[in-house]
This record gives sequence, structure tokens and C-alpha cells, in this order.
Amino acid sequence: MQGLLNSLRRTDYTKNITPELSGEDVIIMGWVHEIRDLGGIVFVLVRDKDGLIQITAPSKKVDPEILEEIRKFRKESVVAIEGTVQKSDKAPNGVEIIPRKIEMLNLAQQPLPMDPTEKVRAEIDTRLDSRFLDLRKANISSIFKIKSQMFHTIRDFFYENGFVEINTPKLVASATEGGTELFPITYFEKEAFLGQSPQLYKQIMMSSGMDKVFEIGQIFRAEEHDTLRHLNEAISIDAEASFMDDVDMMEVLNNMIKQVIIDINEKCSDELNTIGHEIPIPEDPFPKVTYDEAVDIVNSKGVEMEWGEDLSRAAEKALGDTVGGFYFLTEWPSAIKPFYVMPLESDPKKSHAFDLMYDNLELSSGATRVHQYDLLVTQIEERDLNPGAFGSYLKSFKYGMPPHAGWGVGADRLTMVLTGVNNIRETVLFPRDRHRLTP
RNA sequence: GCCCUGGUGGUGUAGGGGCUAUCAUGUGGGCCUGUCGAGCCCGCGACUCGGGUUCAAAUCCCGGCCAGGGCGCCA
Repeated sequence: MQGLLNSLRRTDYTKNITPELSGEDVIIMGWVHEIRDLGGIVFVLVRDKDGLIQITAPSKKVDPEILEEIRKFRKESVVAIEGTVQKSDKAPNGVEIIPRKIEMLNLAQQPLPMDPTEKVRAEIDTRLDSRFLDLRKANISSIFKIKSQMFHTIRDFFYENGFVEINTPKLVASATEGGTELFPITYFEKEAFLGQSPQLYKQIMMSSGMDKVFEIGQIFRAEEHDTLRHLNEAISIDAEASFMDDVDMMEVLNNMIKQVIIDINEKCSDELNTIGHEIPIPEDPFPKVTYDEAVDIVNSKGVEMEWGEDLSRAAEKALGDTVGGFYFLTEWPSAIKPFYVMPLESDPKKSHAFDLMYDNLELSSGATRVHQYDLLVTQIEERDLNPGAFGSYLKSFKYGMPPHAGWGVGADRLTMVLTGVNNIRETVLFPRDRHRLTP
């Protein structure tokens, strides 16, 4: 039986074709990047996943049919080219291919909706409308190769540290957790919502005896925000561990972030180079700044902030300018944190909650959780929520819930830090924001 | 959601009551044997939508939609 490509198979990626292969026969497959027809000689640049190679067709050396085929090329068409590698000082990277056989696999229509060679820069909106073309640019695909390595390292890190990977439902029954707006959906005859966070599920898992769990998954928030750092669908990296507290989990988070940066420097140096970004390996431990200290810093910078308030954008910027890099904000006021956060024994107005910041960007929130049933019910009531709506969650606290702590990291925001982009949409293949639902 | 700014060929732009609507890139055709942002010649292609003002609107006014920036919201 023969497949669509018959016997035609790629022998090499363009990146691996070096002058040392001179004289060898190769088959490459990819996209027509540029065509320069000089009449008696035609140059074509063919691009594949991470490189470019020049195809050189001099009329005296190649079959006239080959030249005829090449003249039918249009930019971004998909082609297969069989030919001989030739070392040449005049070719880019000192190497080119003299074609012997050409297969047009798919002709691209013209004009293109945007220019992947970036002679004319497109705006992000135009780029997202044609994201598949946008991703053909090395500087854009590099962001996602770095993001992929980030997830790879994070999974390795969790597995090496004894965490079990879990998946919790994204279709949830109620909006009772409070806080953010949820997307309502129709679930047969019932009303349901898209999950805003795996928080309650990963806590229930602490009562399962699995000890340490993590989840990497989508979260949905129906807020009408319109900023460079918010999306309505995001990826959250969530971790929860029993018999650990906020201090332990800050250390886990610190170690994980550091390992991600080490690995990306080591394994994604080409991609970092392509996007022109450097991420120095941070010194640890990351500094810890208490909320009390943060209020003083913010006020000393001329930004008004009362104790008990959440950070305004101006406050975040003041802190970022003063502290900078990765740092933890600790001992948040209990009142502005969720019901499941453990208050300080010495001063219940403050809590065992922390945020991880990078400059002025919040990357993560975490805390020691309340594991005592009665205290949890009290804190739910204090926030004017109905404990009755938390039945299946609260149940797991009645029959042996261990002390535990955890955090959630915004994966797309972490990617922003790793790649140095200033718009979170750059870090998501197909972002969902206030206005965009396609592609 | 609020404030500010904007929306002109496929893309990125100039212009700002009466113009044949600028330029680049692209695209179609032609010339050219070492291009590499190739070059040269010829052609193609646009004023966000709906109202209003005016003899006349791409241009001014109002509204919608969309975008950029800032803020808010974001347990």
C-alpha cells in the first residue's frame, strides 16, 4: 500500500544541512520563504520548522522542467525538493541545494493576509486573525517553544518532588466560591459554569491521602478586563501539598521557577537568541516582603495606599520599581483573601497568604489553607457566603483533613517573564479576551 | 465598564471640506546568471459602518463596531 507521499520522505531538516554534506543527495520539505528570479538563475529560500536553506537553480545546470516548476512557486506554498547539497561561499550559511526533482505539495493563494517575512510589520490583531501564518515567523514560534520547555520542566520538577498529576472538572455546578465572575453554560436541564480555579478540588484531594498533587489546566474568568496581562481563558499551574505550610510551598515555588529558568537557558538558547531576550538565573531565596512593608514602600513612593487595601496598579508599579525581580509578598490582610486562607495565630487580621511577583506583575497566589472544619465554616460565613452551598467541599474536611498549603501560577504570565513580551496575547496561541473568540 | 487616541489598497502608512487620494511592501506580467531587504519596466489594489451638517464629506458632528494606550474589575 502506498501513502499520499509515495516514496517521498524528508531526509533532513534545513538546519542540519551544512557545507560538510556537500555532494550528498537530500530531500527537504517546507514552505517557500522567498523567490528571487534573476532570469538565468533562480534562488528560492525554503523554510521548515527551525531553519532556511537556499535552493539554487542555474539554467545551465538544471533541467528546464525544473526551472519551469520553480517559476510556478508562490510564497508560502508547501514544496518538497530533492537535490544535491553544494558548498558555496556565495550562499547563505555557505551551503545550497541544486534541485533535481520538485514536488509542489500545496500551492498557496495570493495575496497573503500578512507578511511572514516581516518586511511590513503587522499589528497583533491582524496577526492573531492569521495566527497560523504569524507562527511561521521564527521569533513568534520561539515563544511557544520556550513555553513548551517551561511546561516540560515544571512536569519533571513535580514528578521528581513526589507530586501526582491530577485533572479536575472544568464544568462546575455553582458560582459559590465568590469573587470573580463565571461564564454560565447550559448543562442539560441544569445551570452550570466554567471553572475559575481548581482550588476546591485540589483541597478535597488533600483529604484523599495522595499527599501532593498538581494540575496544569485551563481556567475561565468572565471579567470584562481589557489589559495586556489578563485573558478570559488562561492556563493555571496549581500545586497543593499536605503536611506543608506557606513557607514550605514558597520554597517549592522558588525552586520550580529557578529550575525553569536554568533549563530554558540551557535548552532554548537558540530561541532566546531569536527573540533577543535574556533571563538571568535569579539568586535564591527570592526576597520576602511583608504586606506591612509593602504598604510603607508604596506610600514612600507617593502612591496612596491604606492598610487593608488590595494593591492598585500604581502600587504594583511602585513595588516593582523598588523591589524588582522575583519576590514574595507575605502576610496579607485576611479580609482581602479568600475564606480558605489560614489566619496568623498571633494576629488573625493577617494571614498565611503570599503572592509571587516579578517586577510589577503578579505571577502566583498561595497560602496555608484552613484545614479545620469549624474555622472554615466561620470564614465562609464572615464573607457572606452560604456554607450550605459548599457541601461536597466541606464534607472532605470532616473525616481527617491534614494541614496543607498550595499555590497557583499563571502559566501565560510566567511565559511573559521568560520571553520578555509585554502583551499576554503573545504567549497564547489562540487567546480569548473580552472581544476575541476566534480563531 | 471608564478616560484618551485612532480606523485609508492584502499588510503597514501619508493626507485631513472640492485632489486623478501619498509612499512602502505585496500582487500580476516583462527584463536580467550569484541573489541574500536583489534591481529595473508596466499593470492591480483602499478612505470602518449608520445617521447628520453642507452646493460638496475619506476629511466636520453624533452613534455603533473594532483597535492601541491607561485605569478599573480580576476569591
